[in-house]
Amino acid sequence: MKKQKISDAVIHRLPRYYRYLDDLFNKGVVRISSNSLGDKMGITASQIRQDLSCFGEFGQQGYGYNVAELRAEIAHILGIDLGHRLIIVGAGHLGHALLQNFDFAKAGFQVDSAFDISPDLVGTTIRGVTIRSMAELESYVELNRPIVAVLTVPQNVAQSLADKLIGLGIRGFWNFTNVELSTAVPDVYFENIHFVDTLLTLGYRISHRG
Amino acid sequence: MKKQKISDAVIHRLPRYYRYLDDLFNKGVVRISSNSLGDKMGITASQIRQDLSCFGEFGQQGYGYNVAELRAEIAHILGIDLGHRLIIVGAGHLGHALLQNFDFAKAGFQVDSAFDISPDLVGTTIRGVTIRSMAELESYVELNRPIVAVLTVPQNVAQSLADKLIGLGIRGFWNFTNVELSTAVPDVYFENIHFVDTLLTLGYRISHRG
DNA sequence: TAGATTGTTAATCGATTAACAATC
DNA sequence: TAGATTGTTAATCGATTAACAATC
Repeated sequence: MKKQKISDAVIHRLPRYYRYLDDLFNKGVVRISSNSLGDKMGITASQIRQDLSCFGEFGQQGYGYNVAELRAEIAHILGIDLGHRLIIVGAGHLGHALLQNFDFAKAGFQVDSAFDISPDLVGTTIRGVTIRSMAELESYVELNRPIVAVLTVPQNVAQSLADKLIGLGIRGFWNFTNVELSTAVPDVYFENIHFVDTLLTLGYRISHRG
Repeated sequence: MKKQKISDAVIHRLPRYYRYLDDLFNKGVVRISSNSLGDKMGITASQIRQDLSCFGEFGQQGYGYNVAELRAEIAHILGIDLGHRLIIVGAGHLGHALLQNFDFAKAGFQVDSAFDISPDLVGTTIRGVTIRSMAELESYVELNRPIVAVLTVPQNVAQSLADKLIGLGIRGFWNFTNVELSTAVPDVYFENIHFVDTLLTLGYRISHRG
């Protein structure tokens, strides 16, 4: 195992490795070689071995990888076993859909609470999570110290809200607002989800097909 | 302008260019140089000029780029002006949220219809789009020939539904089911949206932070 | 005109793939 | 043991950045 900086390209492939290994694990597959995993995923065996070598030695010559073990190793690398606490800010259609359907626990996150301005929503409970008023946001975060915030609020309040939350200790944003957030504060991470970008990419391919 | 294959890296940057140019356009900015656009976007001026040169010559020496013009050129490259027709299959929480909030027109798509199995939803109308029964899907697609389908259905029916839709002429899938779809049919494109991947990436960064 | 900035070619950098000795 | 497959080093490929002549 070489000591090195892990490239973004590698980091972005890790969740996909995890998904495939989790799937194999659930199907009861015990072992897999880099070759057959590569075939399944449409990438080279070389790339898989190279990627994994950034983090350790997880395989065995002549055998390959134990699925359960490699799955657990990657889960560990991704921090899935850490149970980071998270809040959802904005419980409109999208926030509600995430709360209702998304398996946060499977990604290693625990949903502490959700917040919305609408009086109709405040006080209601979805899958065991009670929606609180935005007025309670600051004191709640100060007291409970969640580390990640899911932002499903209107665009115009996104950056100011993010700045406020960073001040209160939030260090990661799963940002669905279609605004690219930024900060001067170090060690704060943003995952900006731009739905429209993926649809535009699809539009490009459809337009230039064949 | 060199004649060449456009790399995936370039294609994936186009929507982001479009977003920034659209923003500048809406703010009334008339001209911009590759240098200042690069500063805003956090990339090099070289990369912008190199990327654009794949598609044509859109600037002017000593001046830079006319914002309105470059925005329109990129919109054209992305096919935003083509008004592709699209259907939404599955009108549960996520499908409903998209129908309610997402600006399909701005991405160059026109929502023809939506489909769901739930009798409670069938017949209701959201933003002018009537939700039809899944039983009508096949005949509807045959008759109206939409080109793209948004999939917001349960995982277990995703691939079989995709196969059926491909047979009916659908050529692009905006796939939210967390299953990686595939097909042997040529010139069919998938944009697989894996929410969980981006959250796992965030989890990785939070776990390994400075 | 002089300064600014393009489009493109050349240089660099990093990521992917291939090869292979080590070894289970 | 012999065959299979790893982890790692070396070779290749492609993408990014730098440089600069052309020119508005």
